[in-house]
Amino acid sequence: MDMHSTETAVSSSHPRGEEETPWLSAREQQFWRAHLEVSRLLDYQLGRELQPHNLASNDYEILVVLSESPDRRMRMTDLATATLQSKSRLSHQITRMENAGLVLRQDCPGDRRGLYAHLTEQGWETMQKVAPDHVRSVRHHFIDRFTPEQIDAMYAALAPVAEHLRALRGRA
Amino acid sequence: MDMHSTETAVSSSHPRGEEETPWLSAREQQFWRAHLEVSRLLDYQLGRELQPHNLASNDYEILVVLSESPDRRMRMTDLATATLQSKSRLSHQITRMENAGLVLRQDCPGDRRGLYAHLTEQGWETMQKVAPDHVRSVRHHFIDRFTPEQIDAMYAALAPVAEHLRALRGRA
DNA sequence: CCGAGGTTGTTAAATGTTGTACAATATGAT
DNA sequence: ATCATATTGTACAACATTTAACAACCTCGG
Repeated sequence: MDMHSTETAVSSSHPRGEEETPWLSAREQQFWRAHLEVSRLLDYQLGRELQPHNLASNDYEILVVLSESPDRRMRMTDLATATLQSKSRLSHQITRMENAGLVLRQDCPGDRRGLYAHLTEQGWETMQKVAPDHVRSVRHHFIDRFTPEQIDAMYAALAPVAEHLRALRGRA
Repeated sequence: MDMHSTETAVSSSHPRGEEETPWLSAREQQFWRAHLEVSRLLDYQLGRELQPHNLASNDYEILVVLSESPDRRMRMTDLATATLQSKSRLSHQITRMENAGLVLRQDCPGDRRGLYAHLTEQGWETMQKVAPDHVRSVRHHFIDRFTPEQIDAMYAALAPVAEHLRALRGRA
């Protein structure tokens, strides 16, 4: 998914008499566009720096989630939810990663419909090999460009928004 | 795009003796994940609220860029750059939008290789119809959840990062 | 126990995206 | 002017994602 803006060209021509549209102020718009630009370019750059490891961002995300999961495995549906993918897409994705030897499908004891996606030893090793480079990327292109105060302030500002969006997602 | 994290599970097991990996501190990690989560869920939600208008985020972004462009048109390559898409992908995308009546391909006077993507009247009208709803979405899920001070502070923090990433992108 | 209705994960087909190669055209040094 | 080099947009093929349909399985009220 991607992007959005809030119309400079359009907002100038008001069909008057209708419910007023709350256009963004100059500052709001600057901020909004900066946020958008950083999100997108950062995704782009981090994905780029993952390529030498033969991993797409999607693959890496799966590895992260699984490696932090109990027993390094997770139910397909939960994994799909956690990574914001459709079940179908995840199914394909896991098939690919299975072929690459990073992950394994595992029957689910309690529920014979269910499957676990389980990180293989090779998947775990890949993780350990890739993660340090990735952290360095995140630092270099993002984290290290803020002061500790900025980080605290931005976290305080963002956390409630994340919560709001998570809640929305939940009951969608 | 997507993802990334900086490994809690992995960072605990150090193969000692190698160049130390600069893992994120707890605060840094919280912030990083909040940023990621907000970016992704916001994209998701805004895309969702664009669906009733029969537009994908990609389509909307093209409309925005074109509607703010002189003469409401732009060279294919410039549009591809502006929207962070490959030329190939943009070509397909414009074909689709052309079929939908939103956009038109137009010969380029000075350069017989070139083409403009030109917003049609219908494209412009679509823009005017959709933009107000989109702004409301952006406000409701993002902008209105910050104080003016937070907005100023975050813009000040993000702008240099955007510039850094833009520069990287430029010489890639 | 039965069956209606929900959930799980996969699949096929349609659609979208990426990477590479290409023809047409421009540009610039000589 | 001429040629080597670069740029523009498209086309094809390989790949990824979405959509809708599905079989297999759980759950729970009766």
